[in-house]
Amino acid sequence: MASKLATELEPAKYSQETESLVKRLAGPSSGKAGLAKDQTEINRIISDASKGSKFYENEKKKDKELTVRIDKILKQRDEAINGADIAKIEADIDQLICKIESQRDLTQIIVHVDMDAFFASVELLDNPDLKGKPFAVGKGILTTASYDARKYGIRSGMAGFIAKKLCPELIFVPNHYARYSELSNQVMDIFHRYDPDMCPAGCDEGYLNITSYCEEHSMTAEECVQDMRETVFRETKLTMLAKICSDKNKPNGQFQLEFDPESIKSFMYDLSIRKVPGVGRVNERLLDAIGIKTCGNIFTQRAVLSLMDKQFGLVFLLRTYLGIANNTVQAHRREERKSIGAERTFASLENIQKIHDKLAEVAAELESDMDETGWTGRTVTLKFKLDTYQVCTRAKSLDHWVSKKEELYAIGKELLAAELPVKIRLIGLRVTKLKDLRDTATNGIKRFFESANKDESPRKKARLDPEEFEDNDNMDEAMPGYHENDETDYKLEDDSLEGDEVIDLTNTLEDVSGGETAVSQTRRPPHSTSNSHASSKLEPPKRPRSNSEAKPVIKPISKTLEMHECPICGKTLETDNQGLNAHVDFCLSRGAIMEAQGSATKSIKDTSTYKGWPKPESSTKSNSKPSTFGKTRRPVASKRGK
DNA sequence: GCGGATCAC
DNA sequence: TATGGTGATCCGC
Repeated sequence: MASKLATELEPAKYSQETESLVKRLAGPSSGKAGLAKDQTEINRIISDASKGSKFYENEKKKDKELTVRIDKILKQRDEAINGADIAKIEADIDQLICKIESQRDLTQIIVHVDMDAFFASVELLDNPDLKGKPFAVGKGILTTASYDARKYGIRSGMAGFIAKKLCPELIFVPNHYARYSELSNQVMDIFHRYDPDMCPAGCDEGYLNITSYCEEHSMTAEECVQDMRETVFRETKLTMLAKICSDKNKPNGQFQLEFDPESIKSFMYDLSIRKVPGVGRVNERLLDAIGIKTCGNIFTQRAVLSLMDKQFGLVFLLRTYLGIANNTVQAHRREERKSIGAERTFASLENIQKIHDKLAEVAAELESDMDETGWTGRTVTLKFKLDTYQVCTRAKSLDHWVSKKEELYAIGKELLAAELPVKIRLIGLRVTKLKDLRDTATNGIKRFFESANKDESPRKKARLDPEEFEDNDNMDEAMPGYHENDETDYKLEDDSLEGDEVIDLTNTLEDVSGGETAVSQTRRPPHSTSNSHASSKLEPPKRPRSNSEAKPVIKPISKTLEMHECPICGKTLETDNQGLNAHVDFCLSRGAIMEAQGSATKSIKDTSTYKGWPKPESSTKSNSKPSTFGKTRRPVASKRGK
């Protein structure tokens, strides 16, 4: 279990590349599994291409810091274990597990749906010639890669020049955000039919509680999701993948997709801890250090986790082990927003005047966004990234509300002045301690306007704004970052289901949080600072919203079975990836022919003036919700001993 | 309240 | 030949 012991003494080897560094360089999506064979070569190419760069050096530095941090945690562990009554501890935890288990609620059917390689699919839709070819969307940093490109190890978030090395024939396709927004709106619109209070997660995925829909339409969860997928394909010609890992207990058992505690636990047992929302690259390594690679290992190592509850968050992990998550789904509410900001990366600058110019641009952009979305705030945070990739933030709280670019710029300049001289490659501004200028309850004037407008939705209002109309064809929500489907690679590798999907083990404990409290909250475990050592605590992701309960949205990894479900016809095939691809192509072409005329809008790509990433507002869609902006699954907390 | 970190998308 | 942008949360000060 001990991965590399921290002490990197090895003066001999100058820059020894640790396994973790190579993995880190491979990118955040570097899940696990897989293609050990090729992946090694791929990682080598990526590493070689990066070597020597400032980016590389920074990654190396972070990797070393993490190694040191892990070493401290291991020492803490050893001290804690020494003399501890492990048997007693485990017995206590087993009781805790029973308590948590007793709160499992299988009454809600919650699904996570996700468009398949969204950006790439849209490009393919608009340019069929790309079919079968390795292509990537985006320049500089790739927003997504086609399935054919993924075979070369190319992933979203990867630098274009690295991708080119992995696949010289790679075709680069520019982003067409307006198109993605358009289709995203269509898809979200469809999702809302199944759950009006669905929670969008980025532009191409969402969480839906389809319990009511199934009841009202006398449908099973499978039928409902199948119907949803067909509707999405019929109306957008895009494929959507969804899988239901949960189902409601039916009166008359005839469950194919078992939905009982045992089946769920069985599913979770071999699931990589990395698949758990909130467990990123860092926490994956920390957990690995104490012998936890899979959710099943959580149980195995429960005593250690208990002794180090502060660092890892025992309850959160036990819930994960049991496959118990939050069972509520709710759209984000406007008032939940905590911040709004803008930032830009550029070729490193040292010249203060030029830096100020960049700052002014960011300030103007932020003012524009704040104005369009109706926010103002009291704290301004300047962010800048040094030439070395080290990120720094400097904040200032004020006694009044700020939102004008002149002031944002002035504050940013002041904060930056204290840091000079600097050579930076990014600068940004963020405003927090927000006040909602559209809050009808606290703003009489606004209320008047809104009622006069007869439209409660801020979004529609925005739509009336000419300026907004222009650069906004976006979607409801903030466009997600890249990383459309980081896990798809693995899935493909595993021969598992393609796409992503799904999910959810819905269960939940209505409230471990509020209720019985026997379970020490997952949410915010008491933290005593005991050791000042590095620690990290895992906390429950807040994903689907609402509660703070953990919510394991797990994307199923294939069971190594060679069974594939066609995303189009839903048929299960026993074949390999190529066979599946061929079948999918067939289904797509047939569907395309059939649906062709209907809404053929092949639409011309809107090369127009799309400005950067989509902004949060907008609409065009009738029923969109108030905007949810980026969501977060956050569980981990970290603390690091410096 | 501030700054660093981690994570998701 | 040059590694993104937006938002959230947590921890230790």
